[in-house]
Parts: sequence; C-alpha cells; structure tokens
Amino acid sequence: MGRAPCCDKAKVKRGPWSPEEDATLKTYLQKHGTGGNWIALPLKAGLNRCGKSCRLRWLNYLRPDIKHGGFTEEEDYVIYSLFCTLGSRWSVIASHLPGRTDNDVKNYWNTKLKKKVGLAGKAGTCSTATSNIINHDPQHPSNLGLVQYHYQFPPAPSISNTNHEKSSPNNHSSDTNSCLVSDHDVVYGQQPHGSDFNTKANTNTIIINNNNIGNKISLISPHQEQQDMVVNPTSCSSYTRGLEKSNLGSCSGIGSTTTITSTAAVQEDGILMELGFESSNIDLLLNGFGF
DNA sequence: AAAGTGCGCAACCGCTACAAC
DNA sequence: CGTTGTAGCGGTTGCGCACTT
Repeated sequence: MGRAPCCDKAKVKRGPWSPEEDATLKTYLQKHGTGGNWIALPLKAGLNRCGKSCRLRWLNYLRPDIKHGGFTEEEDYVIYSLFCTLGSRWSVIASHLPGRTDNDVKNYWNTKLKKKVGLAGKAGTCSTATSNIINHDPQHPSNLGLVQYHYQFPPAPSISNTNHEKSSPNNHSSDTNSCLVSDHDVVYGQQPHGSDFNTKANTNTIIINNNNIGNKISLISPHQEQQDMVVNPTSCSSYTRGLEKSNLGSCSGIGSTTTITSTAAVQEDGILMELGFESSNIDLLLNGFGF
C-alpha cells in the first residue's frame, strides 16, 4: 500500500547547496529530466539530498530560464495588480512573470514591494489602503468593475511631492506616469525617473484589465466628485504579461471620462492606453492623487 | 576595528490536493 | 474506498552580508 518513504531527514544533507551539488543536479536533470519522480531522483543522481530539496533547488535557482537580478517597474505593476486581485497566490503571479519563481516574487513582495506601495505594517492586502477609497459613479456604486478605490505608488525620492520641478530624464519612461487598473481596483502610480510635470505634452499611461473593457473609467480627485479636466486617450494597445503587444487605436474619451469600447484585446491580458493631460490641469490631477 | 543591527534571499516546514496502491 | 506517498504551494526561518554605531 502506498509508496516508499520520501527520505530519511536525519540522513540527508540539509542547508545551503555546494557548487558541486548544483553541478551534479543540473547535469543529471539536463541529461535525464526528473523522470516524473523527484523523490527517487537524488539517489539516481548521486546526491545525498531530499528529493523535495532537489526540486526546490532546481525550480528556484538552477533552471536555465531563471531570471536573476532586480525587478523592473513593469514587473512591480504586474505583481501589485495581481496581488490585489488574487492575493498571495505566488505561483499564479509568478506565472505572469517569465523567468521569475514564486519564491522570488514572494520574497520580493515581502521585503521590498510591500514597503514600496505602503502596505507594510498593515494587513498586507490592498483593501487596507482604504484611505483613498472613492466611488466615482453614485448611480452604479458596486458593479461594472468601476473604480472602487485607488492606490498610488509612492513617488521616487528624486521627485518632490510639492514642487514639480524638472529632473533629468534618463530613459524611455522618463516622461510617463502610469496608472494600473486591475479587476476590482484602480492603482494610480508613477514611473519614478525624472517625470516632467510641467511639460504640456505630458503622457500618462493607463493599463486596464479585460474585465474593465467596456466600462467607463473616470479620473477624479479623491477630495472632489469629479475634476474638470481633459483626459483623452492618444493611443491604445493590448498587452500581455505586462508587455505591450500591438496597437488597437479604438479607445475614446470625452471630457473627463474615458470609455473603453475595444473588444479586440480580450485575448490579451488587458489593454494599455496612453492619455494626454491638458497641462493647465496637471497640478490639479497630481495634487488630487497625492503627487 | 569590533560589535550590533537590519535586510535579502535560499532553504525548510507544514499543509492540501491528488494519485497510487 | 481508505490509507499512504508525492507534488506543489504559501508561510516561516535562519544564515550571511552590508551597513551603522
């Protein structure tokens, strides 16, 4: 009945892996694969390790497609939006980030990103960021995937909250503010590098998941019902796994509201829309959202 | 220079769902 | 059909390094 025991924990080596063990495991797996049984693998490979430990070492560190190094701003947005939607389902979140493991994402969230978005010390869920809850459509208060609350990524230290003076742009995203809209939430964020809030042609980007396609997205201040500002989409494209894929060009915007009518993006994770803000209202918008 | 502290990350622990017997 | 093993997942721990005092 049943199967042979996994391994004798008292007899197998534990703790950090040596380079020799890494090489042995990697060579074996590249030659033979897992054989569908991790428990039996260490014996076959000549390793004095628990199969569970071998599996973890391979999945989290030795796999050739693992991406090491820091997370990008785009990955931050994906993690945050999926965390808000799914909670701590790290494997699902990691599956949206090629080369990242659930362990990586989990560690990154717990040590860095949670603090970055200001959830540290709270319950660790997006719903705790309720100080900024807004209901932008009193006639349709709880459905249609409309705005229920928003959360702003803290600005980079180089950018003053009160003085929108120009800092030196250093990459493509330097003139872009990003807004991220998940299934239930709206996240107003900001690319941290050298945003120029005084530039008339300032460009903002809004990322909208498929569940919101067809719904009305209003940009309003948390302190006032609705701002009299001009928000018009300048271009639309679909995205998948946080990466822009193709142009759509079918979003429309009238006054301070924008309606997403595109259905072409339903095969993708969502759509990405660039918005042009009238410069005279930039301060209002930025102040309204706590910039 | 040494001790203390905090942080990041790799690894382990424990639980659950599913499969094998 | 009940029991046991395995795979996979999320939570937690602990080591090592960097920074501070």
